[in-house]
Amino acid sequence: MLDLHTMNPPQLAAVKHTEGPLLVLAGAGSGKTRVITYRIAYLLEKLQVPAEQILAVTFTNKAAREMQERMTELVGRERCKGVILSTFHSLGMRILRRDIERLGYKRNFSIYSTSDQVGLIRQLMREMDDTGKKYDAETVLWKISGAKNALIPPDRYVPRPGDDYELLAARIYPRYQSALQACNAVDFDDIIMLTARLFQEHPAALKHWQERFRFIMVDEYQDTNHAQYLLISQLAAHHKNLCVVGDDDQSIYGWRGADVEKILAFEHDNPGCRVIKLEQNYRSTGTILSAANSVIKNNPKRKEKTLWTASGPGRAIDLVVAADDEEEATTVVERIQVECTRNRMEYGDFAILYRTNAQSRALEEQLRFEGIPYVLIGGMQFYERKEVKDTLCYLKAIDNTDDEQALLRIINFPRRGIGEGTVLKLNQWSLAQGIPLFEALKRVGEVEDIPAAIREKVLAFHGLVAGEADRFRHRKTGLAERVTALFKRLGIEDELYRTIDDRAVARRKVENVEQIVNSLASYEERIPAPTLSGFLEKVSLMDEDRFSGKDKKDHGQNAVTLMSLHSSKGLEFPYVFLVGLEEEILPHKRSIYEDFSIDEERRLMYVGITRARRHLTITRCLRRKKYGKLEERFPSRFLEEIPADLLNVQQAAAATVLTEEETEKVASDTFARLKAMFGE
DNA sequence: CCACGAAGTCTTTTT
DNA sequence: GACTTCGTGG
Repeated sequence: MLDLHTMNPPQLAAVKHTEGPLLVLAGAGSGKTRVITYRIAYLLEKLQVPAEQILAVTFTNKAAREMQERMTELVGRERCKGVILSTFHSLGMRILRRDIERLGYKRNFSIYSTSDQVGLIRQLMREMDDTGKKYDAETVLWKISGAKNALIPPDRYVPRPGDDYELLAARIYPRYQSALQACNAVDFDDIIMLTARLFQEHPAALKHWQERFRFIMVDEYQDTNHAQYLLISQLAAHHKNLCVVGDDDQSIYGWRGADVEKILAFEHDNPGCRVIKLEQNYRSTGTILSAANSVIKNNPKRKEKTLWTASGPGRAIDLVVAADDEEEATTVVERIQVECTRNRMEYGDFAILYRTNAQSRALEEQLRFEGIPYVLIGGMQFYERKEVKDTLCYLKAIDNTDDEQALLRIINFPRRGIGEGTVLKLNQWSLAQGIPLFEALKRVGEVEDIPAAIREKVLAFHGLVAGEADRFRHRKTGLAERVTALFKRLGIEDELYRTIDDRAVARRKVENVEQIVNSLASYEERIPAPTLSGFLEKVSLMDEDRFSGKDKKDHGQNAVTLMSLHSSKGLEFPYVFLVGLEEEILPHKRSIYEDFSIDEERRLMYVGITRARRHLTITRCLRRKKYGKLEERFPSRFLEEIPADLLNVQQAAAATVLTEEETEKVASDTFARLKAMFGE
């Protein structure tokens, strides 16, 4: 049963204010997620609101998952069934899946990943080809993405006169957008932009969702960009029961077009809006909180908040200075073991947070070396691997034969003798004829300058994909089985062993390919009406944990969590290690020399500090390996912003002093773990 | 067309 | 250091 007595007065007010707009300004650790989940529970249980009328939106999958868990805990699985709790992008997909045909796309549209986007832009740049200088496709993509986030359509993009990239983007953007549509594909930004456009152009579609969602909540509202803002405003315009929760001090997605102004202007934009501030912190010790406050107060332009806690000061913050990144990793891992032993903590109580994903490597190695279980969040290394992308592209091409990027990736994988020259000719011909690439493959006989032998191969490839596409269209069950058979027929495994000389590496890659089939099988088991499109959508949105089935085991209490500061937002851990507190890492190089966004870096630091409940350890190195060689490093400017009396500074070598007994215990635990892992 | 090796490039952060 | 892109020779 829902117990509201555990809430403080402002929290309770936020839970009970269900009618009309509500802005909750919630400092770090003030029970923001709790307010949202209790609010949902209150709507369900006290007000008897049907579950499907409730919508809660978050930014990351991680946050969505966390909230789902907490909600389930609170009201039970049955009760909250039907509540839509998703990221902006899954929400957009849900809406587009129903109505995208109104925008001129086919129902089986694909989602283009960043690498597909870059590939397409490169292709377009090559086709235009009148630029003597070589431009970076990613920068062009960046500009286009910025425009999409601001809801600027291709024909209304206005470049800044002096900016070469914006001038280029102005020419590419329209072509890019029509190329995407020709491929029957949307990119990540389109998912939001097209949804907003759908609502603008098709009032009936908007009406359907407006009426359905009587209560809408948005978490981390400070990270909303213009497109997301408009999307939510449109959805909420009918019932006007919109509750947004956020903290301007935790705005860390400015680089992605997030606009803090949105939260600051919310009150003004929504007449009759109620504002509630949550200022009591329930998460951290007094020491951690003062450190966080001292750091963030160096930012100009912020809404003054007075966070306070009723708990005591707790332990001092450790600042460990390591000789290099290897020693940093060893020390962190050692200390995790010590804390586990001394305070009877579990591995799941620890998180290691860093600014860039690349920093995870040394830490991973060390954890593996010691046999400590860990989960690496984000980084999304798996789906970025070449063999994974190649094989997934088979599924993508079969699912949507208009998907040119997918076709191009697999046309010669495994090697079938269709080289670059042939592909170029096919591409040009399809362009000249104004027909899709896939059709050009079938009509390869009409293309000049292609030897007969190769024409045969192209035809065979077309037949293969067309045949599979047909089979998958008609068969809705046994997807994984079919895919296994297909991969076998293609000889993917053999190809990997043949082209990679290092046996172990090849083996790993084969396993990765198998892993894809496994996730497909697991997806098929869990989802009521599984489709190839559905699977690919989940993969594209990195929504994997929802169906991988391994979350209970690894995710749970016994693994150390490794993740970037960005993905850590909204989470908390008893023990937090904040590593790499050096100039050019935090704050990041780019923000120092290029973007002037030191404030955002400071907010990132603030987010990191406030993840910790009981104890925080900060580390930095004197030297760090970069591009393979050691480089001298300097302490982060943010370290000076923490009052010295909160810090306990140590050299790494001396940081862990154990009693003899403890040393022995740690050693024997490690031994036991390794034995369990590798057998005798 | 493809295999191999050399040279060049890169590392924010997420969906 | 890892990964892509480029150039050479079969």
